[in-house]
Amino acid sequence: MRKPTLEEVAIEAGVSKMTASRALRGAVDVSSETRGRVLAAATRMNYVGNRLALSLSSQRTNLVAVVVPSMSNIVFPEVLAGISAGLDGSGMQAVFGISDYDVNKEREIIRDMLSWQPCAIIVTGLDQPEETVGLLRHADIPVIQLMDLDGTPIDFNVGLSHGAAGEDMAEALIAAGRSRFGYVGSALAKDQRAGKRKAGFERVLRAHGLGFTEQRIDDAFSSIALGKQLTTALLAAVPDLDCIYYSNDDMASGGLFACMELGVAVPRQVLIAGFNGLDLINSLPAPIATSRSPRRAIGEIAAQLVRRAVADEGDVGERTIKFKPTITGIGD
Amino acid sequence: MRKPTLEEVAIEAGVSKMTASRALRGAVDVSSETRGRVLAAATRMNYVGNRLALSLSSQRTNLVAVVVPSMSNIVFPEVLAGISAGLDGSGMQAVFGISDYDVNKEREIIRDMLSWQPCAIIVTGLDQPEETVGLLRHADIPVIQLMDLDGTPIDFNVGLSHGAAGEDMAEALIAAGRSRFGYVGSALAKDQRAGKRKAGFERVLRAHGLGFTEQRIDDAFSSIALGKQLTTALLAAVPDLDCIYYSNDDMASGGLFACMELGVAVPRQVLIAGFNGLDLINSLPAPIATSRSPRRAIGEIAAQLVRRAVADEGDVGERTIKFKPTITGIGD
DNA sequence: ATGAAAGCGCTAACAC
DNA sequence: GTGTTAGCGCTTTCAT
Repeated sequence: MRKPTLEEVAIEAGVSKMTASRALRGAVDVSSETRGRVLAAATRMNYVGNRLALSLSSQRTNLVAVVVPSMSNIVFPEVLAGISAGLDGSGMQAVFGISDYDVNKEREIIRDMLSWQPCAIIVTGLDQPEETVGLLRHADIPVIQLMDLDGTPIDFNVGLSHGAAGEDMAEALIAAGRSRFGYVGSALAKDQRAGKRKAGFERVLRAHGLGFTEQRIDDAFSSIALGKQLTTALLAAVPDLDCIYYSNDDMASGGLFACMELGVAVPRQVLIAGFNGLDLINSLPAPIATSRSPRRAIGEIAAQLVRRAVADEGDVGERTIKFKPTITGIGD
Repeated sequence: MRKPTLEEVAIEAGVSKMTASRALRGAVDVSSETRGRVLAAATRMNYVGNRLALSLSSQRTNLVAVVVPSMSNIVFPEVLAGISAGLDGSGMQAVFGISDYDVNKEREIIRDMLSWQPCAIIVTGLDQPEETVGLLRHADIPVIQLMDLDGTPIDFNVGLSHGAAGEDMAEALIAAGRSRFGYVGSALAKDQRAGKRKAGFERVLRAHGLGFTEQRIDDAFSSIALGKQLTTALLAAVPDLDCIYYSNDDMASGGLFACMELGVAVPRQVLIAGFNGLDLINSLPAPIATSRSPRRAIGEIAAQLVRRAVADEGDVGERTIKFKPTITGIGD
């Protein structure tokens, strides 16, 4: 038997389509006797409503489009989990797309998602090219830009300043007495936020008359293995560094393992600093410094903003939610 | 200005709705002059098609529903990335839901997703309760069950036998001369696959007249920190173990860090064995054994199955794709 | 408390 | 090559 429609359920229950619709949605003005008959018929027939028809007819959807650049490190999955949890109970449903850090792919994914008429869209970063911004603007729905604050938001913005995160880390490391800095990074051309952290870090170094003594940057995406490999190369070239800044904690963890293998004392001889505050680093055999970013909270707050904006009770509240990462792992 | 409809684009281009529709979809029998006018009008008006209407009218969607239990360790994000990549270029779009290892939540998510009329659905595991299986069956679309093979599939099945994975690991460890086994696990009540691995492992131990000397199991979800904590407790209770089996690599990595802190030599004194084959473990300061599971490939294969099943050229090919995990880290 | 009519924006099927 | 007609399955609005 084919999938039953509302009409067929209504006939089975001996009522009109409209009454069946009201009963299934739990409307108030349906006699409980009728409601019972409709619900029973629906259950018996394994009725599952058709949201395409529902949304087309009612001109509203419960879809929240979400576009993230990657699933290959734990950061974005945690953001997605936050969004998903924050949407729980709202009747809204997140739809995810992965752009692989590719602006063209991102634009096409956004275009595709917009055709589903989502009630809001969440994207990563605020450095989209003009054409993508145009798409987003014309969609005429709330746009939430996540993670980064360094730029001009379209609408709503939740995240932290990566430039400032880099600056703060540099200040803290200099204050801790470090002065011979190296840098290890990956995929900076694609990961704009990592680039902003590095730029912020370097601004502070310059202000103190310092700079990176040496750096190793690879085009591949960040990983523990890559961090280990580049660190080994870096220390072979410049053995007397006393601090290495990494594009993130994955790379930094690899750096720690490289140091252990080389017999370099961490943090006594070389201090290792990353970014993210992954759970991993709390269990590592030696302390590494990091800026703890509230990834899950960013997702949850984004979900709250969506709920508020979609409910639209006039006052939407703050349009920019700023987090300040806390630095840990430097002599604490 | 409101969002333009196909009809408005058609009027702007001076043609009928149908011609505009054909032009935008790149149909063959539209004069290139007409096509040009329609495309120009659509671009000028920032036209974005309405997929709700498209799918309702054409009775087909490009949606692939995917339900995973968690985003908190890297395993499922990698599967999702595989699915997303495998669907690339097919015009299909994955929609993800997270069940938090909760069967009731999983059922409601599936019900919700089915109302969007997806063309296929991918779920994790094959131990869904009867009611959920009923939902899936009645949906009358290809159902792909991922990760696990130990059970009766509804339709398509991609994964590996976790029972066999546990057995194989036990055989390998016994062959390597280990005999005093401990077990460290987490959330076994929820993570059924981890439970199946443990059961398989124990079957082999018993067959050799052995058993777990001691175990530590916590209700919390797996993490490196939890693995470290439970291992410390386990070794305090039974210091003379020569091998510890973990519910997965996260827990096992924590176990390694615990051993390093306690001055226990790995693998000489205690061999540590996990499951998954995470990239992480290749960079660790000591070797740990693991069963490498092809997470991304499982996602990609699932996407292939979906494409084939939806295209439906009569022969759909194999309905069960079995992977055999390879064991690494035992004296290699 | 229930029903009838109209229509959401698009495509399928059939004209011309 | 292009247009017309008739829905897809539901909700909205208005009537009773």
